[in-house]
Amino acid sequence: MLMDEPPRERADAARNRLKVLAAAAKLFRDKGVDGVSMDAVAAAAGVGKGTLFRRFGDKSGLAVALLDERERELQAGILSGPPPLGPGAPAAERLAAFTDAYLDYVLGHLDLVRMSETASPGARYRIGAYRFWRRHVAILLAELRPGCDADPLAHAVLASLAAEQVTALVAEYGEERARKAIHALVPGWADPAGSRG
Amino acid sequence: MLMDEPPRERADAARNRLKVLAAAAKLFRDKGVDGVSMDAVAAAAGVGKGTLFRRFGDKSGLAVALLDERERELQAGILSGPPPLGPGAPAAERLAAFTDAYLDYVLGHLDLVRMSETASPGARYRIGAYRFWRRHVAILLAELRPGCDADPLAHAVLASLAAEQVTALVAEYGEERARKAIHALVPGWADPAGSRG
DNA sequence: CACAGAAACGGACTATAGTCCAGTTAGCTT
DNA sequence: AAGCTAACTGGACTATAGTCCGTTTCTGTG
Repeated sequence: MLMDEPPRERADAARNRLKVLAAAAKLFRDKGVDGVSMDAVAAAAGVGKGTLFRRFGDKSGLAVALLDERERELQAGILSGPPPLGPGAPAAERLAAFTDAYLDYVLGHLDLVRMSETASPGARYRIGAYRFWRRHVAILLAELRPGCDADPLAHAVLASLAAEQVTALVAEYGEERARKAIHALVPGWADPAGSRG
Repeated sequence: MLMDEPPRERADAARNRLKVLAAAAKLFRDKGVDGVSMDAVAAAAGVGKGTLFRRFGDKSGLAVALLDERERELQAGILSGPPPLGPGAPAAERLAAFTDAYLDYVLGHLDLVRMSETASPGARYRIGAYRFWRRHVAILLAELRPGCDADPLAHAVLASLAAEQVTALVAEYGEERARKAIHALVPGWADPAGSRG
């Protein structure tokens, strides 16, 4: 018997959800994430503002919904993909691979990720996916540096991967140097002498 | 001969600047930074909104003006105070001391610093003082890890000290563990085996 | 002191995120 | 199939950041 089964989404709600996501994706593509207001999204989707906000909570929720698929891909790669991103490789290599893959993800959707992280104060840390990244990094750190306080440390490590941070870094130094710097910091910190264990 | 001498501030402008700063400081103290609108500041100071924005640019500019004195103290300590914060100590110790002192500064004015950094996108990196902290850290990193790309690296290192980041860390783990985690990351990265030459 | 030009003033105005609630509709129940 | 209820809808409403520009005030000059 299925208890607590979440009530199925109503047909009109599903229809509107898809209309909103399609309209938002198109508008963001055409005018850039920063040039599109929530009113514009609602109008283009042909729904009211109330519907838009009821469904996605706020601007950051809309961004998260649009990023959902890409996030899942990355999560799947971490949980069950081939090493070194997936299980099987030494922790140091997995951390480096995660940093790489996460940077690919952020740089591939910079404006959208930034919106998802900055639309409201502290939004970044409340996104479900953030918990996932943090947990993954914490597990790797605990393995690399036994005895360290891995959870808050993972938080601090992830700071350099925040979209706002990456945006500034890339704008000033270009993608190449930005990637290298973050790489030197994150996996370099956890395993300063290279894989030796 | 003095060229380009900036025109002296007009008397009415100076008067209003002081009125605004006093009113803003009092309001922020009484109601918290997040509970005060720019309209409220203007009304309490007895000036128009136009005056407020002309003078301070935006909310983050107002925060910066209020933090100015504390920032200068920290900068003075770095440039000419006693070691290890000031010149004279080894780079590793100076970096640790800077991290400590900067955390004192941020934690002492958390809401105000956060507002100065997040009022507009990328505000943090445009603040004059940020350039100073980054340059200081870059110089120390270059000394500790010769050959590294110190400027972007300093950027990435400072990410863990962003007010938004510190706020989340402290809220979840408390000040003690948050401080230790950041300490483990920043100076620990630059000098993983302790000061050894 | 009177004047003129520059600088500052201030409040009405715009744009936008997010809330609210009266009306509508889907989908279960009988 | 009819009715009931909970969920959904949408647009008017609020709050707030930031802009604009006609008016006022300052300050240097004759």
